[in-house]
Amino acid sequence: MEISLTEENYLKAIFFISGPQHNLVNTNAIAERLSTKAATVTDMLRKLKSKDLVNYEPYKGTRLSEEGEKLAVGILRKHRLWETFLVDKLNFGWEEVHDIAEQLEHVRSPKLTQRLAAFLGDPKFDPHGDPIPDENGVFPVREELTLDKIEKGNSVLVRGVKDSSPDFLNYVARIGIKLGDSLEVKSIESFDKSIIVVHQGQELSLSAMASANIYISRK
Amino acid sequence: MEISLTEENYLKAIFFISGPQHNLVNTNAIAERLSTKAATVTDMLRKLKSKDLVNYEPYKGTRLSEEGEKLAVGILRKHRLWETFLVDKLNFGWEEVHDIAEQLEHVRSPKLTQRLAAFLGDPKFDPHGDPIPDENGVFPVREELTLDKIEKGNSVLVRGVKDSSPDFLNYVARIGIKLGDSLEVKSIESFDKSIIVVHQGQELSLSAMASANIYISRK
DNA sequence: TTCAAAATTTAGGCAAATCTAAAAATCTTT
DNA sequence: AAAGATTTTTAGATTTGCCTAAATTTTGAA
Repeated sequence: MEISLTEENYLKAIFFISGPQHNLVNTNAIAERLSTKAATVTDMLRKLKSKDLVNYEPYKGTRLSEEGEKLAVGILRKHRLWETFLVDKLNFGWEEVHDIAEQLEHVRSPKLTQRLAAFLGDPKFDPHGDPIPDENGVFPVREELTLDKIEKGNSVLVRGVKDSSPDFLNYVARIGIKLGDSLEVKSIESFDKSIIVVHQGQELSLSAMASANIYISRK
Repeated sequence: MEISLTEENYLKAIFFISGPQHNLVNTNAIAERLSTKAATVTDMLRKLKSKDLVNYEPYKGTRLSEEGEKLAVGILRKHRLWETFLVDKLNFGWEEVHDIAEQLEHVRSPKLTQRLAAFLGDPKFDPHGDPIPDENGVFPVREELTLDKIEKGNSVLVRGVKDSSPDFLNYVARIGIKLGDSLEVKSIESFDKSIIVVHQGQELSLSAMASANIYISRK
């Protein structure tokens, strides 16, 4: 069965909105994520239902079918592999790769995906620290430890970001923090939980919100 | 101005049919190359003309405008860079990369193209030996010497193929000849101009047609 | 619980890219 | 140069993805 590029984007959107608990997804939420109109989404949901890629009940909501989820995860795998390629091999910054990967993720060739993964060393996490599902759609697990959980005086390694919005990625890139960087928690402000960390010899101040969105591991 | 993926494919088709002399191109020739119908091509030519990408006169023929040619060459550059990536980095055979590159060539990101080229060492020729235009659309020149021009007893290096049809690429791949391989012309049959070459210690017989389609350089 | 607000679907259209069938223009052949 | 063959365009539809406006269903607040 042929899946159009547009259909792929709908599946991906539903996958993300649905979240890890596979919640029912609202028509409006899909419309907003894809910057389109609710009426358009309704049309597409009927089509996806006819292809058995979603379970959609008018006025109730939408969920991916098993097949739909498999496709969505496959696209996600390609997206994250390409992001890894762009950062690791072509030296892009992790904040600039999303839009390019959005295009590359639609290239269809199972062999290409497999070879690309091998070329990259079968990475488990992408440059944002997000997990890359394997060829069977299985996600690697990761300790979800964030910087705000660390006590004063400890040193950690940056493993990823929880919030991968352009705003946050740009912020993190601007202050110079990269995957694998070492941070030492110098002090924690008890008033607002903001922290001072030492990064490459420089002291940086991070808000509680920022530190709660940086995944780290103890070293 | 927005150029659709379909429009890009038309520009590319016209570029190839037009050839190095920029000949006028027939509507039917485009239809055949793109496996579509003449009526469809007429519609598209009117659209491309309205965007000033072609000079099209009803019943007369079509030629790319300067702008149209620039776009076509840009796509060709991306195609050949991706083919090089697939062969050099992902270890694909040169006969299997065309369809994948056909998808990758449409990814839009000047920075990606530039970085990819740099990553590959700014190659001048792709795995089939075809020239890769630079960022300004300038093609590298190459001595167009083919294997059938070589006298008995000489050794040469394989530089590319003149005919890059799947049939020929598969044939060449099957007998094991790759870019950069060394060949020694052992004998030339005066009856049909077929030749015997030594390739990696093995003797191979090549028809006149085959040898006329293999680009080589003397060593 | 009732009724207005919010969410969703239906109805009717549009543009892009395609098709078939028929008409028109051009070319070729005697 | 006229007729027939070939090429190309026009006319009229179809499908996909999208839109606005109106109708319908659901939700939530008084």
